[in-house]
Amino acid sequence: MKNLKMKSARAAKDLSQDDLAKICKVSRQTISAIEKGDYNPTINLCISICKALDKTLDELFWE
Amino acid sequence: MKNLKMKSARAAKDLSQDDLAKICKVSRQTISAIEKGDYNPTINLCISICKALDKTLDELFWE
DNA sequence: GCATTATGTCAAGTATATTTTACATAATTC
DNA sequence: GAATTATGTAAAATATACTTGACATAATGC
Repeated sequence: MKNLKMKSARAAKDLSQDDLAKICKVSRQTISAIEKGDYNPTINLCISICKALDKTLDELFWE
Repeated sequence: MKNLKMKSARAAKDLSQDDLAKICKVSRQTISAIEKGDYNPTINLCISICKALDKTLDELFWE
């Protein structure tokens, strides 16, 4: 399912998908797919996203 | 680096690596490698491990 | 002592996360 | 209204998570 927590945390920081992708050193498509909920990122990428958005794993990736 | 939080949470439940592997439906080697800190599991596997050990992502995988 | 259990590790294979390139659309700004 | 920005999506290639099978060792219990 979609990750709306991540999408709104990104919006709160006024970052585009592309901005966040660059910070996390992944492609824009990867960020897009994670928000869309298509797939299953690695924990290191999740941690990188959390740090960029000033959130924790539980806040963004725990149900 | 080693994931000692995970190792001790597993010990607290009195589960072997093999037990936990079966619960999470992965191989024993995968559990071993995660505890050893060699690698970068997917978030879905992390969540599965957390549930098996009654912990959250922040408790086991946040620094 | 022997059998069993728990763990470490390695090599080769398979599944899948991620990249790259590309095209499409809606919103915004000049 | 043309240019730019943000996003969705798709196909082919590459990197890497994970499996399988195997062997080694230490600890425990009979």
